[in-house]
Amino acid sequence: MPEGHTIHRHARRHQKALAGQTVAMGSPQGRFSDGARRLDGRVLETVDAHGKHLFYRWEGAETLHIHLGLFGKFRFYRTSPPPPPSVNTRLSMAGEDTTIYLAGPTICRLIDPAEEESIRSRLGPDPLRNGSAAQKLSQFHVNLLRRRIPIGAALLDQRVVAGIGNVYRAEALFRTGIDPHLPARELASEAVDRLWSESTALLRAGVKAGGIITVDPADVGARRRSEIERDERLYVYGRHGEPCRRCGNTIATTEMASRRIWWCPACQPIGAGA
DNA sequence: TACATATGATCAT
DNA sequence: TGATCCTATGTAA
Repeated sequence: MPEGHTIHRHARRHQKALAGQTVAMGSPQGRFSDGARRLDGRVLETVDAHGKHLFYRWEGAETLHIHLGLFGKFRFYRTSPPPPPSVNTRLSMAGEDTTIYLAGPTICRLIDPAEEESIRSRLGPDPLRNGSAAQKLSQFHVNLLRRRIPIGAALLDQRVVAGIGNVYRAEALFRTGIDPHLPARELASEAVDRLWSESTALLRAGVKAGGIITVDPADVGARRRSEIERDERLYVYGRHGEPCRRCGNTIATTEMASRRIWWCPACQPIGAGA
């Protein structure tokens, strides 16, 4: 389920499995036939993720741009793939020993290097991308200072920071003790620093684990990560009315940026983070 | 069988 | 702000 950690995972895996190879491309569903025909039999050079966007670069300076949206899914087969369901398989990619199917993406299209650059330029710093950590952090500061919207809304704006979604925004704010309603520009510099480093750590952990786990084991009575139960992985997301895992207070919820957000009114009191 | 919902984003108004 | 697109899943009926 796709926030930045999932996308970066796909990028790594696809790069490893297909880059440098001639790839057979198809569109069983028919909705990407033209693009698939164009790339069929070409060599895939690199797979790169930026926020929730994937860029597959092919010989001949063309890029396959994929965005999973809320519903998109990859299926990955090392050997003998089943026949692709033609109702929903937008794209099939087959290399030497790997076949990948894509269903339900928001975006699956061919773009040129200029378009790729223009998409990237609209994305904020991605904690999961290589590059100067200091530079990305200072960009995050600048982006927040420009917005009067609540920090809870700003974190979902991919121009502010790329890769965070509805789960991570709630969890990162909880872990930093910041009130989601606080206007972005009013965050103390030190709170912005903490928010960035928490987000980065959580996203990285998500890539590593292949899923979102934000609780410290001790807060759910576990000794190590592997002991954490499925329904105990998060502090606040989706926990309306349940007790806070840190203080026992009741988790609250509201709508913010057209999505539901949850927080602990005691751990993240009004104005906290200013 | 139907409906609500979901870890996303864009476009029109 | 609301409508729309995309698909799978769990729950209600």
